[in-house]
Amino acid sequence: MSARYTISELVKEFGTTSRTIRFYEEKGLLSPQREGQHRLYSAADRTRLKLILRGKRIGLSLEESREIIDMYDPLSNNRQQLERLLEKVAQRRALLQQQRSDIDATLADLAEVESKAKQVLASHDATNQQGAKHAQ
Amino acid sequence: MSARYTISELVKEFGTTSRTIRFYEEKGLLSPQREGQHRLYSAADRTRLKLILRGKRIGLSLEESREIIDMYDPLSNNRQQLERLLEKVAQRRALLQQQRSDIDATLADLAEVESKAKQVLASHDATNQQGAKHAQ
DNA sequence: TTACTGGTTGACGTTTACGTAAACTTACTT
DNA sequence: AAGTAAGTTTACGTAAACGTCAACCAGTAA
Repeated sequence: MSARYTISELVKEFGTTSRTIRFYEEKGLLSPQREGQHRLYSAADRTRLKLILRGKRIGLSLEESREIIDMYDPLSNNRQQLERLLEKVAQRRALLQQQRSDIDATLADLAEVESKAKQVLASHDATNQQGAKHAQ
Repeated sequence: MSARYTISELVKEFGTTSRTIRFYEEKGLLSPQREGQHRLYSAADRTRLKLILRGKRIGLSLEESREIIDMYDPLSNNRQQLERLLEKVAQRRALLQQQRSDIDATLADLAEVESKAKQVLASHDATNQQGAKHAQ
C-alpha cells in the first residue's frame, strides 16, 4: 500500500519532464515528501499530476487546473463555501460544454474535408484505370 | 452580397480586441483589404477569425488553428498532398477525441463534486429544521 | 579512487499571445 | 478652426510554461 514514486517514474509514466514536474511543485501544485534530498511522490501527488496534465490537454492554464483540483478536496462544511463551490462547478461545466461543442464542430469540419479529399482521390483512380490498367 | 466588416464590427461580434485581430493579421492568419488606410474584412476573413477563436477556446495555438484552417482551403489536386492531408486529418481527429474524453472525465468529476456538496447542504438543512424552524 | 547514475538547486533564456502607451491620420461634426 | 471618433503604426512590456545550461551532491559499481 501507500505507493511512492520517484520523479523519473512519473516522467516515464506520463511522458513529461522532470523540469515540468518540479515547476508544478514550485507553483504549489504538488508537494512531494523528501527522502534525503530526493523527492518522493505519493499516490495523491500522482493523481494531482495526472489531473494537471489532463487539464493541459484541454487547454486549461495551471491556475484553472488548480481551481478544479481544489474542488475535489476535502469539502468544506461551511454553507457559504459550499454554495460558492456549486457556482464554480456550474461555471466550469458551462465552459467545458462549450469546449465540447467546439470540438464537435471541428470534428464535423474535418469529416467534410476528409470526404472531399477521398472523392478527389477516387476520381483520380477511376481516371487512371481507364488510361492504364494496373498502372503504378 | 459580399459583406464587408470594419474591425470594430468584428470586435463587437466576437468579443475580442482590435489588437488581437491585428495581431492575427501580423501572423498571416488574416489578410483584409484596405479602404484607404483602414482595414476591411470579407466574409472569408470573418470565418477565419471565427475558426481561430474557436480553436483558442479548445486550447489550440495559433499555429495549430492555422494548420486546421489550411485544411479547409482549396483542395490540392496532387495525390501525395491529398494523402498527406488525410494523414493530418486523422492525427488531428485523434487529438480532438482525446480532448473530448478528457472533457467528459472532467465533467464526470464535477458531477461527483456537485452531488457530494448538495448532500452536505441537504443534511445541514435537515439539522437546522430540527433545531430552529424558519431559522435565518 | 574514479566514474557513473540519478537527482538537486539556481538562474537565465525562449516562445506564445497578446496588453499598453504614444504619436499620427482621416473624416466628420460643431 | 477645433474637436472627436475610429482607426493606424511602432515599440516596448508582460504573464505563462516551461527549456536549457551549470554547478553540485550522494550512493553505487568497477
